[in-house]
Amino acid sequence: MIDFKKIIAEKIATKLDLDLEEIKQYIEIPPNTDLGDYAFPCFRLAKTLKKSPQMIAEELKEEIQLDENVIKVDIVGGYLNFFINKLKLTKEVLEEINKKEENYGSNKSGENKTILVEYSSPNIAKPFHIGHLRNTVIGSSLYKIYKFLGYNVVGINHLGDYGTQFGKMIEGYKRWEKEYNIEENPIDELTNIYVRINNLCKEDENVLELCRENFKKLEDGDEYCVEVWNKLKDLSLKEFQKTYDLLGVKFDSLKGEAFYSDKIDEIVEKLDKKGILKDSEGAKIVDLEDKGLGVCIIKKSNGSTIYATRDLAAILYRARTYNFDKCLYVVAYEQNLHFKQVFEIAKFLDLPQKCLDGLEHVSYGMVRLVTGKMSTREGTVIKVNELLDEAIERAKKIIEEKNPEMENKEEEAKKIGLGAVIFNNVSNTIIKDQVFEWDTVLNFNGETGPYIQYIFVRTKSVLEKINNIPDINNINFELLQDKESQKVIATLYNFENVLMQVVQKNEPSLLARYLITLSQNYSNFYNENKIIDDDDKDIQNARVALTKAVNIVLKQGAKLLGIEMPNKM
RNA sequence: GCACCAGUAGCUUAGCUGGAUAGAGCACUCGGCUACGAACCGAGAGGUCGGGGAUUCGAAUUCCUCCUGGUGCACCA
Repeated sequence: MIDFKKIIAEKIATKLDLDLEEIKQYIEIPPNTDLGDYAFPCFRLAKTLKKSPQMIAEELKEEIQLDENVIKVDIVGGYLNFFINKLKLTKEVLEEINKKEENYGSNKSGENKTILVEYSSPNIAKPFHIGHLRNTVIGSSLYKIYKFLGYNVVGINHLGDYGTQFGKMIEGYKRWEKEYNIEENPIDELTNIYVRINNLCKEDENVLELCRENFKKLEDGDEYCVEVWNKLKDLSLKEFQKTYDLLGVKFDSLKGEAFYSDKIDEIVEKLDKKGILKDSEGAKIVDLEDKGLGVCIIKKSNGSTIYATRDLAAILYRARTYNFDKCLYVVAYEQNLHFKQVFEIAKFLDLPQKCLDGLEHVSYGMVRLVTGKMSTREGTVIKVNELLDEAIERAKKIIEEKNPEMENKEEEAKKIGLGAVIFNNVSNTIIKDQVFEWDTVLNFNGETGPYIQYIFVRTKSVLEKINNIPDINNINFELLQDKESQKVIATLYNFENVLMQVVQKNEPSLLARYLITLSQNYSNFYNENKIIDDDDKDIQNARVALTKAVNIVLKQGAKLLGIEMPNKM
């Protein structure tokens, strides 16, 4: 599609001794459209050119030729303001959306690039709580957006299916299996066992040692331990899958930590050969003190592996298997140091440089309760299925109030309830902590998922009232030059740009914000303009075309966040 | 103690790699369903952008320092 920013940058570039890209970066969008559509601030040139910003602006203005794209140039206090041809913009945007439909905004920028996205990664035999939900929603939307931009994406659920905690689970299972109804209610009952064995470990150091031994035995292939572990894993995965199905979340790989347990010898050898492995208190470590990263344990004193080692093995395996350009780890910021250490040590694994450069920790803020941090052991977690059920229930209740005659109430309530929860998880900058409050998550008014859905349903409703959508070639774009229409057009035009920023920053909240803005803009348009108009078919056609475009972009944008649009609400 | 992250309206927040009058939503007050859906829209009130320095034409944004909160710092993941 036409790139007005570039066109303007080119016009300026010919007059200045500056790089085109540099100028493009300087160009900004004025705070309100009365001032112009794009602006070039001349202040920063004042020093080098030894002229006042006003003078520079005036001289530039003299030189700039107006054409079919740029129709007016204005000077306001050191800014050179450009007015673009809105008619052309309107035509370009609406024709493009009409042509590409749900692929509008997609591009080939990721072509021939492979990107791995590791996300969700819950711990087996523990409840899937709202912290994992945030992770899952963020990761899943990044997954979808990268794909939309042409990347070859591999979604990895790096299951927490290994480690001393399983030594503990096995110990608890061995002792009290018969006291719990595991088959019927696996996660809850296993959690009870986990809490109980943890308490016992606290009281009795010997039990803790037994648990560590169990894990060592599990790694060494002990029959009983492996059998119990497999059972825990199967039961948990079945439970998790229900949640993933409900959320529409998919993975290409379910290789958890355990998968890498037999691949750590090579890591240890490599590190040893590079001479960076040290013995310390019986354990094998890499000392990263000189980089300010402390020390990283590679092998515990009892010979069993640890988190970091398995992550290193995973990097090596993934580099070989996928030769990735990027590997994103969607993991909470608690593990910032861990990833810094692992990425540092990965430099000694003889990986291709591009893989090394592509390692990136997408760090997000923690979900906490008003009372503080959640804890499985203390039973203070909020489980995802409880939250989702409650959200759907709440949506159903509202439907009963507002629209009792509606069809497929169950289905629509599900989309709305889930839409609210999902949106809530991606609407803010991901690094910020989130305090969980039921009333906030289950709020359906204002800047929420249901708001976007509501505006979408409105567009849908308009389009259904019109029997046939007008041919784009018969639209008179002159009829969409009012302020409200133009705001919608400008926002639609920005869609692809927003998606590019999302992947550049790994920040899906930008898309969430965008959809709110688009909805608000359309809402203003809707309130100011009569769309269906039997007396003026030209106006109707133009406004319907705009409505159709908003309908497409809202639906696709929401889909990229993992939110489905209801038909009615 | 050291390191990293965050601090914007009563609450939740946006602010695009320094730019024009700091934008929203919730809650509050007032107004709007005989145009296409009121889960909506409009208006009002609410800000010394944590404090203090510095850099410069210009700082919520960059740097320094202090304060507050969070997180991490060896056999958990």
